[in-house]
Amino acid sequence: MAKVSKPESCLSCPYKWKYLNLLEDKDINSIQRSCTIINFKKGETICKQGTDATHALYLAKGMVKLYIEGKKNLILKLIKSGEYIDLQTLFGDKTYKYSVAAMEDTMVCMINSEILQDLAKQNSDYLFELTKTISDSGNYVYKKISDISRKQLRGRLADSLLYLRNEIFNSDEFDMGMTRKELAELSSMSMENAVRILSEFKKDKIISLEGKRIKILQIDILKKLSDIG
Amino acid sequence: MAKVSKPESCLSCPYKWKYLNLLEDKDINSIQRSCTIINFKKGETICKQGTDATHALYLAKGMVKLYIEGKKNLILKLIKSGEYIDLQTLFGDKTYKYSVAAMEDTMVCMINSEILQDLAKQNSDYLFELTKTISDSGNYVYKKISDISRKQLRGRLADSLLYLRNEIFNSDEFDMGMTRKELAELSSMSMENAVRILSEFKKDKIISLEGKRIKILQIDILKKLSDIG
DNA sequence: GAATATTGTTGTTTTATATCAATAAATTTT
DNA sequence: AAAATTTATTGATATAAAACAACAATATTC
Repeated sequence: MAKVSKPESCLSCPYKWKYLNLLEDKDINSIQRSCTIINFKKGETICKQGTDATHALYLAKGMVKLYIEGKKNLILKLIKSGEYIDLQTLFGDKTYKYSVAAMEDTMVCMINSEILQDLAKQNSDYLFELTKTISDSGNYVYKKISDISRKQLRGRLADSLLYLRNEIFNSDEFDMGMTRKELAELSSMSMENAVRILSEFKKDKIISLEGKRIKILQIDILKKLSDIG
Repeated sequence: MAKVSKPESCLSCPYKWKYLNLLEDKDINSIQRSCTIINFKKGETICKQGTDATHALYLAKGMVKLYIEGKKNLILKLIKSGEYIDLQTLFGDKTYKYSVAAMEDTMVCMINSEILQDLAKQNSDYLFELTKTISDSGNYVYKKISDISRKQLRGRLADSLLYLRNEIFNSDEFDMGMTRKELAELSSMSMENAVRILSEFKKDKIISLEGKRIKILQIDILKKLSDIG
């Protein structure tokens, strides 16, 4: 199970949020006292759809997937270290609309929601940055819903590959770090079709593919596929 | 075209936002000075996907649809009077991810974005409520993306009817105030299928239907259809 | 109020995509 | 390292939903 500990110093933490310094030192210390560090192993659930949020979850190290559960899962996005995992559940209606699970070994800081919100209310520069974060996250979902509801298989898989390249790995070549099933869940399609289209892209020399290792050979074609949908 | 005027008194406005009073009177006056009232006729575009947001749009009177444009439109939600139309574009990356158009004659208050944000920064109770609004709007989209990507036609149309009943008209009987095409766009399906399923629901006595007038006869069945997807 | 345009309706056909099935490959567990 | 489980692959089949078509009913414009 997940291993629990307390932070030594949030002020000098190498993983701290880029806007944490908008708070005064005493407030950062107050966050530190409230903070619990939890280490999750790959595959472990960090938060569960339907439960209530009591803590802000800050992803210090690792990578997680945020997904909606149902008969089939829908992965909405991956989250990399240095970002808050949720926020909008804290400020909104408190019940998680999704689950979050670790894609690799992951270190999460849990900060009591009330303490964070009190501090935010007292420091509007900090709150302002939190609000910007929440807003951008909402804007991302608008794009996602538009892509998913309108594009067909090839366009959606191209979207996923471009997403991995541009937002997650920042490189033409990467280990996608997820199973075909998860890639399918990210692209809202069946696993069989994800496999099929992946092979098709490989055959057409748009990507090279070996196991989970992907190299994007013709990004312009992927972009075109994404555009025509 | 849309008719433009200035507000007489935001402080005593019967349509004002329920949290406006969190601001001090001088700040409300400052909003008033920056505010322009615009009256849109049914069908007119209030904001256009792809353009940049320069003003907060507050919907004082009327009803609008917020939709993503593409080969086919996707209506994400309807917005009733007493709510901000966007916000998250203002606090996020500024470019509208969607368009908004009037479903009926509508009165919108445009407030300069910088003025609103400056006031918000100086009054964190107000900013806090704005943040809550943005968060809930994001949470709504999570539900929408989940419904749209997983349910099939009947479930999605049931969702739309329940949405109109529960969130918009608060009554079992209502004039849906939109064309079949728009109902289809709200449900992410073709117009033909929206018509077909509507007739099916009518035949099965789940709803009564005459033109745009709908009466929900068996809400439990709609809920069930929504649940099983 | 006639003419035109838009919206609604129903049946048929086509297409995209999921599901099923059978087998192969890769992991994980023993 | 063998056994068991999960993941990946490919082909065949079934199904949901879109597109097409032809016509009816409303709106809108002249």
